[in-house]
Amino acid sequence: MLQVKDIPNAEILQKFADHYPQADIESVMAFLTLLRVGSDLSQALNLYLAQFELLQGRWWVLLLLMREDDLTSTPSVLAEKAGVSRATMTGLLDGLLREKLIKRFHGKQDRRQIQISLTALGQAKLNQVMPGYYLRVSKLMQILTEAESQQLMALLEKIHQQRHVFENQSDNA
Amino acid sequence: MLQVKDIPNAEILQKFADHYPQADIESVMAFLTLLRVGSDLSQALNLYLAQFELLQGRWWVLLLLMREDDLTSTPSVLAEKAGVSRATMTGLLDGLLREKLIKRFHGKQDRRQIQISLTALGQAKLNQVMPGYYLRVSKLMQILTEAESQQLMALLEKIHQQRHVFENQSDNA
DNA sequence: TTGACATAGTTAGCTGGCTAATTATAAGCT
DNA sequence: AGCTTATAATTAGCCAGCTAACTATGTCAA
Repeated sequence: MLQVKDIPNAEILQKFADHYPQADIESVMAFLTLLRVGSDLSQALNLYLAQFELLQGRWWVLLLLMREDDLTSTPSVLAEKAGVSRATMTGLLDGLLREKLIKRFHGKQDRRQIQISLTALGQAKLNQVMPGYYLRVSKLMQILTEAESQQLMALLEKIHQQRHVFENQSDNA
Repeated sequence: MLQVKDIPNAEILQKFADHYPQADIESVMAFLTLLRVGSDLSQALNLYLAQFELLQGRWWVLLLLMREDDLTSTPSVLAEKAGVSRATMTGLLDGLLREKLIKRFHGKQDRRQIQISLTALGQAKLNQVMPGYYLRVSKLMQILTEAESQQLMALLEKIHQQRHVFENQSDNA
């Protein structure tokens, strides 16, 4: 994803506003800030996980499995919960299987389905990663008071509910 | 990037808190919400750009070029401003060159450097894309009052300044 | 001046996203 | 039973990120 290291300053935005008078500089700044903070945090998380030879995609799959009472799920359910295509999930599971963090086997009922289970090694990997993860997230968010944290979430949710405005149609405004 | 479609609910977080007592559920929820909103907006932007056969990486390069008075820069400067490696920039420029949205030529001075310029076609592409982009960003942020918008940015900046906590060391806390 | 180091860009090979097509199996109709 | 349609997973091939290694060129100091 775009890293947006170099958010335009007011001068540059003004130049663009000359070309594109519909630009609302305040909105653009806030939007780009949100994208940048999100991508920077995501990258920071990736760097942390990389110490354990994990990346976000694979780590998230292990977490999804750990949520299950029997530590088991199927590729298509995992794909949906992780928000990736089934093809992508196939690739993630291949990698996890190579490292023996999961195992796959056929279920009894539907012979199209494959069952995916967290192995003891996979659980051990999570036990290595998670305490440091929680510690870092706590430290990160400690900069906000509880009230600020809840307000942030409320503001983010509001924007999130508006994301459909990017979904084409209605250029007529 | 991870899509985080399925943020854990309180029940699941409690289960994890049993395993990992250092977990601060409030912090984790806020952190994951931030990541999710960022990635969803990024994806929404990508979908909008895809209508014009652009993606964020290439679109951002065109914008960086348009900022320059002579519409010209070099691959390494563009890479730094876009926050990607020079290798990645080479690939992005290859794609833009294929579509004739930019042109490349050698400068006089340093024969290692290559100059990259926005072409008329590239400018025309931006003129297609930008009005709708600004319109959508405005609509997105209209959900917030001006005060809320500024508060959001302030909260995001605070968190952003704390992102170093993911940079390893200091597990001792 | 020439040897060492630095810098600009590319290439190769990896990861992890995607869509579209393919294979196998299941389910439902007639 | 046999068709059609739907679903589960994989494969192939694309894009865009990365690091490491390489080529070419520039810089600087002995």
